[in-house]
Amino acid sequence: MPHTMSRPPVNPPTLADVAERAGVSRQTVSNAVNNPDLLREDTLRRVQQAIAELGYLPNRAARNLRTRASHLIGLPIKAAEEGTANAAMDRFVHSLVDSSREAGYHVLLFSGTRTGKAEDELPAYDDLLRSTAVDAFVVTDTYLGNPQAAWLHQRRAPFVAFGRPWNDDAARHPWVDVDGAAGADMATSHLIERGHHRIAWIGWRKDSLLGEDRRAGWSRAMRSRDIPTAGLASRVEDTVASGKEASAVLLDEAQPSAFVCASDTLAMGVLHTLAERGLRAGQDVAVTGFDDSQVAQTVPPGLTSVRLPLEEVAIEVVKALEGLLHTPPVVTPGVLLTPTLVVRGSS
Amino acid sequence: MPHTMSRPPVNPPTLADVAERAGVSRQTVSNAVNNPDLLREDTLRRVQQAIAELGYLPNRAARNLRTRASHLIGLPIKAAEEGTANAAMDRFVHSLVDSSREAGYHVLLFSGTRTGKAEDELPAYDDLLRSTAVDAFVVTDTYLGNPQAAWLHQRRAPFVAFGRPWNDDAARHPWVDVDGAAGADMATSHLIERGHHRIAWIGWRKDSLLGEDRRAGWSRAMRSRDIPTAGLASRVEDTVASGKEASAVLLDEAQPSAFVCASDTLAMGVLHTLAERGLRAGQDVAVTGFDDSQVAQTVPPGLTSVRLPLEEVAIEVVKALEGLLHTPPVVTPGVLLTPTLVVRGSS
DNA sequence: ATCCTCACTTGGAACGATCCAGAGCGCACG
DNA sequence: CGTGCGCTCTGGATCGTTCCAAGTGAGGAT
Repeated sequence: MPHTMSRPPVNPPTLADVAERAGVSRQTVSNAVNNPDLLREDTLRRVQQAIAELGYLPNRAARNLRTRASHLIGLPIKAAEEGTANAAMDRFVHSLVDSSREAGYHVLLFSGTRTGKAEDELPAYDDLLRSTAVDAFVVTDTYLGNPQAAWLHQRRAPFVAFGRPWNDDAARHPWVDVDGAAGADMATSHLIERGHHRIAWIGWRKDSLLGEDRRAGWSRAMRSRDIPTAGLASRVEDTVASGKEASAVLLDEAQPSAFVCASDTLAMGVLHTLAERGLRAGQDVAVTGFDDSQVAQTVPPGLTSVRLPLEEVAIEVVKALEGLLHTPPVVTPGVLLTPTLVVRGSS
Repeated sequence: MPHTMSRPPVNPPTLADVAERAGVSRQTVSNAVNNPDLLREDTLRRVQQAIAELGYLPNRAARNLRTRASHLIGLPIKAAEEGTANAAMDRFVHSLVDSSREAGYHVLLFSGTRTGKAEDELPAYDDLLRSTAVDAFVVTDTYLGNPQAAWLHQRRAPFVAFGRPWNDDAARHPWVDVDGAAGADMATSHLIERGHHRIAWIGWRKDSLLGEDRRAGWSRAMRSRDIPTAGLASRVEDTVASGKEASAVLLDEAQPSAFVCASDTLAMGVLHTLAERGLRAGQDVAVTGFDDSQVAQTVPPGLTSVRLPLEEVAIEVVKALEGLLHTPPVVTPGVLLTPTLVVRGSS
C-alpha cells in the first residue's frame, strides 16, 4: 500500500561522483573546474558534460578548508541613525554585493554589539579573522582615532577602506574615496551661476575631517570668484535640528540667499527653517545637500544634492580587494573619485 | 647581519594544538567547545584555559565541512529604487544581522543579475544551495506569482518569509508579517480623533495584496464610525509622481481634509501637491504615510507614519529559522505583528 | 572477587575539496 | 634504440573539525 513518504534529502553530487561518471580521476575534475587549460580538449568536454548532467557545484566548505580561504568579504554595518537622511550605505552595500559577485566573492554582514561603539566591533573582526570566516574586510570609517584601521593593519588582515586615512601618513592600506571638496565646489559654483552671491555653509564640527574637506570646496569656489565668506559658515552636529537652528541664525545674522550643506540631513534642517518662515526653497532661498539620499529625491520641491558615485566606489573597492588577495598581494594606491551634482527644485 | 624580514603569517591554532597543550585528545577539546557537560569539571577548566591561552577559535570551514552546514543565512537584496522613500530594508537588514548573530549565524548578502527581475535570482539561490554556501534563506517578496517561495519549497530549501503567502493556501513555510490593516486603521482613527471626517485613501493598484490589506484598515476605521468612503479612494503606482497626481485629483473632486497613504512615497507625493497649492501639511490638510522611513522623519513638518516593528520581525524570523534548522525541523506557524503610529507635524 | 554500570575520554574515519609528486605516453633528438 | 621532455592524468596525503564506536577506570551490586 503506497503512502506518502518524505524523500530523504539527497546529498549533492561530489567531485568523486563526477569523476566516476566521466571516467576520470577526482583531480582531473578539479582541474576541469579550476584549470581547464591543463586538460585535453576532449577530456574537458567529457568532464564538463558530466558536471552539467549531475548539476555539480564544488562544496564551499571543502574548498575553503583546503585553500584556507572563505571567498567572503566582511562588511560591518552600523545602525542607520534614526532621524538622519543618510541612506548612502544602502546603495553602497548593493553595489558592493554586485561587484563582489563578479569577482567570485560574497558579502558577509556583521556587527559588533548593539552599543554601536567602534571599539566594541574589534572582537567581531577578530573572531571572523581567527575562525577564517572571511578573507578580507571593507571598512567605512577611517578617521583618525578609529581603531579599526590600525588594528587590522597590525593584525595583517587584508582590508580596503571606503574613506581616506585622513591624517594618518603611516597608513599603507588601499582606500577609495570621493572628492568631497569637488562636490561642494560644484554645488557652490552651481549656485553662483544661478546668480547667488551670499552663499552660506552649514557643515560639521571641525574635528570631522570629511566635513572640513567638503567645506574647503565651498570656500574654494567662493574665493576663486573673490566672493567674501566671512560670517557665512556654521559648523554643527549632523542632525536635522542642528541644521534648522544653524540656518535660522545665519538667516538672521548674515542674510544669505543660498545654503550649501555638508549633508542632506542638514539641508533638511534648512528646509524646516524655510517652511517655518514661509520662505519657499528654490524660489526665495536656494539649498543644496550632500549624498543624494532618498530624502533629497522625494522632498518637495526636490533637493539639489551632490551624488556620490557609490557604484564606482564599490568597483574600485573590489579591485583593490582582488589585489590584496592575489598571491603575491598587490597593494593598490588610493583612488579618489569625483561626485556629480543632481539639480532639483531647491536651487 | 640582521635585516627587516616579513614574518611569515602564522597559522591560527587548531584543535590539535589545544589538545596537546591541555594534555587531552582532540575530541575532548571539541567536546569542551560544543558539549561542555560531557567533561569533568577540572578537565573542562584545563581545556578552557588552554583555549584562552592560545586564542583558539574553531576553523569555520572545517566545521562546516564536517557538519554539512555553513551557519550562514542568505539574504537577497534588491536594488533600492531611486526616487522612492522605501528605506525599510536597511533597518530590517541591520536587525536581522543582530538577531542572527545571537543565534550563531551570519548574514550573507547576494543578488541575482543586475536586471532585478525575480526569475533571474533563482540561479543565485540555486548556486548557494548546491554549493552549501548557506543553510537557509530569508525572502521578502511572497506575493503570488513570485516564483521564489514555490521554487524554494520544491527544492526543500529551508526559508522563512518576511511577508504573508497572501493567496497561496498551499504554502506551508514559516512567515512573519506586519498587520498592515491595523496600521492603516490606526492612522485613520488617529485622524478621525483629530476631527477629520473626509479622509482619503491613496494606495496601490488592486493587484497588490499588501496594498489591499492596508486599504482594508482605512475602510474598516471609516465604516466602524459610519463615515462614508465613496469617492475617497485612489489606487496608483508607488511613486512620488503618482501620489502627487492622485492627491491633486482627489482634492479637486472630493475635498478631503486628510490623506492616509499606503506608503511614505505616496505621502511625499501628497506633500508635493500641498506645496504647489500653498497648503500647509498638518494645518490645512493632514497626511499620514507608511513605513516610517528617513524621509518621514526628516521632511518638514515631519510626516506622521506607520512604523513597522522590524526589530521584532527580525527576531521572529530568526526564531523560525532556528526551528527549521533544528533536527528534527520544527515548522513554526506564521506570526503577525502589529505596527505603531508615529505622530508628527503632518497630522 | 567478579561483573556491570556509568561517567568520562579516546583514536580512527569521514566530510569533499586541492596540493603534490609521480606515472604513462607520445614524440623528437642524439 | 635509448633518453629526455612535455603533455595529461592519477593516487595518496592533507586541510581541521565532528561522528562513531570503543576504551578506561572508579564504584556499586551480586
